[in-house]
Amino acid sequence: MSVSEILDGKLTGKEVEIKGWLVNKRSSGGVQFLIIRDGTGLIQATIHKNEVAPEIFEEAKKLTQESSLTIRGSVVEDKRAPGGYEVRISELKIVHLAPGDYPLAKKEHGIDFLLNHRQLWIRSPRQMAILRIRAEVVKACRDFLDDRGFVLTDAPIFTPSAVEGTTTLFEVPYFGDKAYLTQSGQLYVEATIATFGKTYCFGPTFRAEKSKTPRHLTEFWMVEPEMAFCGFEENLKLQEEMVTYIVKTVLDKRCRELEVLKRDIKPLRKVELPFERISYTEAVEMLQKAGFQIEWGEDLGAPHERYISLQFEKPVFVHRYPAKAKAFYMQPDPENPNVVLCADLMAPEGYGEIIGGSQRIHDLKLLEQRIKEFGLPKEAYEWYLDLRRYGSVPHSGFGLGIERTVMWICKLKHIRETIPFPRTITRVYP
RNA sequence: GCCGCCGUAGCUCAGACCGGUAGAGCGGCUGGCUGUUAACCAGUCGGUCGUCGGUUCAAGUCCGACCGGCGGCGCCA
Repeated sequence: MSVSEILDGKLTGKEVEIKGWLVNKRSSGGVQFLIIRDGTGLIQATIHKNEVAPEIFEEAKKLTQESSLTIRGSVVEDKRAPGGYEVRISELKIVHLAPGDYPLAKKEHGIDFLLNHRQLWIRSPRQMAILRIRAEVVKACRDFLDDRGFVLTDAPIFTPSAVEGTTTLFEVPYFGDKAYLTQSGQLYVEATIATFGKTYCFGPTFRAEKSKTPRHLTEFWMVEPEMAFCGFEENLKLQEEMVTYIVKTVLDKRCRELEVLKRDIKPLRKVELPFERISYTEAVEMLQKAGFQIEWGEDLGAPHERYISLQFEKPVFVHRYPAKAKAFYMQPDPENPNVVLCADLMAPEGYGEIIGGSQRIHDLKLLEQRIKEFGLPKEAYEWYLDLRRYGSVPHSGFGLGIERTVMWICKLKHIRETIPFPRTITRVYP
């Protein structure tokens, strides 16, 4: 029996047993009000002095915030109770009596304090809601891809070299040698598509960049689908279908959590196919008209992304960036070799990039040339070049940042709340 | 890496401009209250003012360095 079933009205009038933690206790002398969390929701439980054995009433008096307990009682509908339902306690057992110095007060805290107590902070209703939505987003990604015949082929965390250069990687000792924490599983799913056709990896990725912004973590999760015999347009189509599916799933299954977050869901309801599309060149013109100092050839910065994102009600693809601003493996546009067949998907409401994707170079000679142009060590990429030697095919893929997606769907001001234990440039504890 | 802001009670902050030995609310604890909604009421405990150095008769307050954190930019998902 769970609190969520009580709140859904399924157990009204029934006897229930709830196992959980004491969120808060109020008393009016003869009546004690216990707010209990069981992992599925919060419920008020009441104890009346003249309705229970004196020792139960006294036991309840001892309860401190976050003590764990088991209660039995009957469920009644009562407008005075938060959530509209409450449990009238007949039996109560303290599982563990916490000391009366729970660090998190019921009032406000600073972010530094909260992050230092993340292990307790995640018990709060708001954090519960965010983490539940995160779990739903992850499940939606996997269901979507699994249902379309993608095979999960996870990429290694320890890697011998960078995907796009070595400066941003965490270096770790590896039995007298050096290894790096992965920055992306993309190169590896480019290999597994020759095994299964359509594959994806899903796992943590690491960036040692000293990015100090509300949208960066040093450790974050990406889902990276890759498709053989797939061109640029087909790739975009999969992306917009997947993002639409994710948003619809969360709206469908996690509306209670969105309510806890006071998330206005009207903008989310507008996420429908097809998404908007503008070229990089059009984006630059749009920005210049709006007064931004930007020249063709420069990559888009955070204020640029924010502006573009705010011009559309739906997610928008910005495609065909200058080749020099993007990664070495991206396929040049046959109609204009100065740009590559890539697209970043900008979430609306000012959130900016949540997906980066592209068609990959499948021609061996061109790829070798690009590795040279980018000053990358060819030896490290020999295995990757093999994929162009033995049965190379046009192929495309993308990476969707889980935390950025959750941040947008929950409309959060900072990405650090989207993951149970965030790792940022200033924080590896707890 | 760059620019800006902040470190005072367990927490959130005031006191700093104008130097004279520290205050509130919340939390904790004790007591009261038979329907509370971050309950309320009364009482009570609680501080080497981030660290080091300097100026001064006197520094939480002025000056310098350092440490820690936050916000924005850059880089990126």
